[in-house]
Amino acid sequence: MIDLKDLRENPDRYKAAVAKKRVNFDIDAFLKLDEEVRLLKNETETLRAAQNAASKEIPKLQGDEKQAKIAEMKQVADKLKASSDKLVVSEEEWKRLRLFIPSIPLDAVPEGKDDSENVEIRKWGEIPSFSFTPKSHIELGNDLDIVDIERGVKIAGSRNYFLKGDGALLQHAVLNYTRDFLIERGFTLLDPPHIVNYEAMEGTSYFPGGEEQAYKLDERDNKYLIGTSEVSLTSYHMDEILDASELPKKYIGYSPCYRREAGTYGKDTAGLYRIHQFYKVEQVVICKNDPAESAKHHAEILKNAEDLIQSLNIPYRVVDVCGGDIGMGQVYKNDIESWMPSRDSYGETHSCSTFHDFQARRLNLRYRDTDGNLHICHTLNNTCIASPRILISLLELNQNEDGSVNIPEPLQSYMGGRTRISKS
RNA sequence: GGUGGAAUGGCCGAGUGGUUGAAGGCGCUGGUCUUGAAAACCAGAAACGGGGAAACUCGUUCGGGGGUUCGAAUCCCUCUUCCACCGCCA
Repeated sequence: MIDLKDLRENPDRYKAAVAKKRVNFDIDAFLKLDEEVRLLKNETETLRAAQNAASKEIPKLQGDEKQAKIAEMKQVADKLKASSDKLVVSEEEWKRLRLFIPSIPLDAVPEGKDDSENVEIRKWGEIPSFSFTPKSHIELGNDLDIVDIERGVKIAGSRNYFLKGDGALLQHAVLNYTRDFLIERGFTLLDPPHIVNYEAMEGTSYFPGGEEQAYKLDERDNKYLIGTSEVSLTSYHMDEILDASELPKKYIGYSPCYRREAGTYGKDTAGLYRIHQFYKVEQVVICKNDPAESAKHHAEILKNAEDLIQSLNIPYRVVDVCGGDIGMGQVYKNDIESWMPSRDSYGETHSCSTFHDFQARRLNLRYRDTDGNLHICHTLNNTCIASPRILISLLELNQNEDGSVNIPEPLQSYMGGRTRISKS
């Protein structure tokens, strides 16, 4: 959610944001409604002030005088009811609409309509060339009997899978390695709820708007499966007032993630790329309300992810996500795309977002500064590893001509010291 | 699932229809005292929104929503959450 005062003072900046993010929102119409709501509010409040004054006066009055005043106030109460009924209707729409006003992207966010116009800002690693015909992760998974997509689909429908034996072990190796990597860098591990209420989804700005992508429990529970532990971690301090001295808060979420992938029929149907359920080790930072501070942490969590995939020797590139591809709430976003030989291209594996106060304002997440004043926090998040998508790169890049796969050095201790996966 | 109890400010907690935005305590800020700190004492301070250049002013908020009333933290309905006990289950 944005600061409405800022919107009233700088409507043009928000119109520019709407244009840059390719969002469908009429700023002028909203401002008109905003004006209307404030007029109604004024009217209601004036009547209520009269009522409050009378309710101090009435107990002091006696007899006829008292009865006359009560009769008079009965009229006022009726007027107030009519006025506040009108206000409630307008205000409801006002509250609904303001959740759709996008934040203002930083100047660094490039113009562009969709992910095809994201801008590469750096590259790391050598794209490998194989002296033999490399297999895809699907073939490797089948041949080594470590990925079973067919049976996953049989029991759970499309975009589901089993990891089996060394495949499952490799996944937990890379996740646990990442977990320890971040703990080493001062993050606090949280094992979060995977099922959350509407407030957490709205507070992190997935709702309203993203309902189609989230699995919802049935009506009697009215809860949602998280698509990322960002939801749980960023909401962790919802409605709290933190002390400035506690900031920044740096958390790691280690959780499964569930996504409906509605509207992606026919896209990335093969293999482990686009699936309904995966694990993610996620970084979340809550910091002071200062763009420079946010920028510093953005660089830090981006670097953590880059350092990690460098340690796994996966070639990647970093892109500036363009206006049309960035979310409604984010003010700046980088994706890291890892090299995937079978796709003969980079595939998105990480997403690093700065929100400034957009989420924190919705979550009512504040801190008290040393001067005693309250401020709304800033929030950020970045993937550190998401699996099994990263297994595409890991399996395909480390394959040998004989069909075996080398286990990257940092993961070996997480797999009992073994150095390769081969057919048993 | 059943029965009972509860939800008040940063925290704890008093408050059962009118001057209660709310006693008291803790914590916080400033001051006195002290070489400094602690203790003690004095003083200050809720959040959110509207109007205003400002001083200031108006409104809202006692878990959420609805109702009764001229007037609700207080009475009624409803939902949510928490606690206790019982039942069931991992």
